[in-house]
Amino acid sequence: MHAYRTHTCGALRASDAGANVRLSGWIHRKRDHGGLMFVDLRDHYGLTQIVLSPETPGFDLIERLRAESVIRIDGEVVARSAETVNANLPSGGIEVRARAVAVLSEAAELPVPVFGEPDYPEDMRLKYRYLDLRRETLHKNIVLRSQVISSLRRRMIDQGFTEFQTPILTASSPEGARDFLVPSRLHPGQFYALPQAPQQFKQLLMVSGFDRYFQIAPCFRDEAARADRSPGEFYQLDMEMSFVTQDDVFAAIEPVMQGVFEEFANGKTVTQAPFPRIPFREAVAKYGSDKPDLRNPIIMDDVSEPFRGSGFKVFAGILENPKAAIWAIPAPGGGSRAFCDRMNDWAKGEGQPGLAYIFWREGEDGAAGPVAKNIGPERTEAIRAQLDLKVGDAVFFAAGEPANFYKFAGAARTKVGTDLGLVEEGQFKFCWIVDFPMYEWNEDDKKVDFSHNPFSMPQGGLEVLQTNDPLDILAYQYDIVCNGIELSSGAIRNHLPEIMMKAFEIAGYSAETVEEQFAGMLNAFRYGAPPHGGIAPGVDRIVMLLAGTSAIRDIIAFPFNQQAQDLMMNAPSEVLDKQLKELHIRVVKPVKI
RNA sequence: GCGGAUGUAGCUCAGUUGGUUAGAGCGCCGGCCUGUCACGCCGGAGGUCGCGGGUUCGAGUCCCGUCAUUCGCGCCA
Repeated sequence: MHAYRTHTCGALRASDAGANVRLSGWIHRKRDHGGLMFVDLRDHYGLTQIVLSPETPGFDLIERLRAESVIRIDGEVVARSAETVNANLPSGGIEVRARAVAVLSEAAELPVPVFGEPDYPEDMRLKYRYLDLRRETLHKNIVLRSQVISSLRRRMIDQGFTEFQTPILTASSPEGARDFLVPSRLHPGQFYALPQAPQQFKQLLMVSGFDRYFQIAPCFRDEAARADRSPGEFYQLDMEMSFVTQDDVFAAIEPVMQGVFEEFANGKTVTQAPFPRIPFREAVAKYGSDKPDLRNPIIMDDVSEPFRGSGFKVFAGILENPKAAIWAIPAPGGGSRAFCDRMNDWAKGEGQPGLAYIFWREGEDGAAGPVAKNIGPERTEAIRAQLDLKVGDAVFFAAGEPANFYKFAGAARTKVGTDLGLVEEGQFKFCWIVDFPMYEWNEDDKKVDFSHNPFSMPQGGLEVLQTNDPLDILAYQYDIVCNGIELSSGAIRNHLPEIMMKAFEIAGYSAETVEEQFAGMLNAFRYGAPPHGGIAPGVDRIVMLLAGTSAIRDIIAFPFNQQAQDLMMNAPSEVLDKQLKELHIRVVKPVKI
């Protein structure tokens, strides 16, 4: 007989009755009746009930063990009588009558319980992560993560992509986030950087002629955490393709996304490819966001005209600024004083002066609310007709320069949709956001910046860069969004040095700087580079969506806390002076005042 | 870096207007219990109320500071 087990704790069924088996696992739960004891034995695969009587050798041994101790049981599989079957347990039709037991590892008193799924503090969960990971939900999420990654990999390979590894120790890049640096022992004063993404490497692989690259790529960024964003490190399904247009990239990744979501959707519906494409400017105007949650049916609209020169002096005054506009956020079913007041209070909590509204309620001729009275029935009716609103509905207004208020308008749209229960659950709704602007105005530095990826190809190429207002230039730059979560950015890359130099020049980079900082890639492009493009969907966010959680730590086995510390391994930590000396490093700690 | 929330037993939490010796459930320890599956019953141990200061006759409760955790903003090409 095997040293530890003939079956797992999830394997036995009524058809195994009579078999002599050996099981090993954790004591999940113990019900000690004195003259009879039940033990729920747990392993990765499930639970099996063990029955021990005082005559069983080792009965008293098990009796004094705490939960989570590890034991081995030899015994006979017995079908349960009809009254004692446990329908909640896959193995509930049987139990194992123990004949012999062995204690493999005794558990000390637990700092946190494993049984049940109560919330307990994050620092405890992280410090005792191995206990937390035994709990059913988290355990399942980590398994799901593995299955999702495996499915992504299979789907990419099936489409003819080749998996590569790219360096973890690489060069610091001046773009984007803060780098994690690794000091060089052999080169005093010099540092490697951990890659923020394998961006340049994957483009170089295209120049090398590999045609279709992918990698489940670790990425490192020294930036602050969010609930849905791990500090430090995360994974992307990084991919790149040669001789492609934007349409080709979409056609390659859509079936992967649709497929993996359908595989693990658990009954939720998934947008069928091709996914809707929404130009960036349209997304901002309709949804107040470049990552709209399309489960929310509310679509905003511009209602500047009915307010122009109206009796509502605040808005009429705002509209004298030619850049200003009034946007409407329709609220179907929100037509009550209570709801409109609640939204108004919420807006004040968001730092807004308030939230103007009109609503239409039963048994009342015309609209209610101070705005309707100020602008009069004709303009009110024009707004109602434009937005196709009915009795029982409301509409909220955001006013000013759209660049300044669109995020607030988007938040109001989300709030209205959520509070009125309009968001359709049970769905994964995908869309592409396309036609991102190449550049944006940086008000702090009074200069033009790249708005997204400096390596993306401007729509219209060199000619457009030379002639157009930079702020009007669009890029072959796209995001894929699911349920309001940005899964990834991607782009058709700029593979022509001449255009790249011009693009960087517009953002204020000298030719020397570009030559120096992107030497590897720029040189490569001078020896025959294929047009190419790609995308890199975030694996962690995909798993979060599929696991139905909004917390990044629920889908990572050993995550950092919000301060980017590993409380279990004590990382980061100080190192020996000897190590610092070898690395030619001296630590200068910040002075505390 | 900034703002909000939270901090009471090993864990989850209650604790009234500032008023006697700070409670409950789970867990833990001891005892009883032959059909439980959140087993049940009896008993017990366990507290720097995050920390420091202040107001007060009196502070878990009010005030100030600070630390920790967390959520958000900035940040994340």
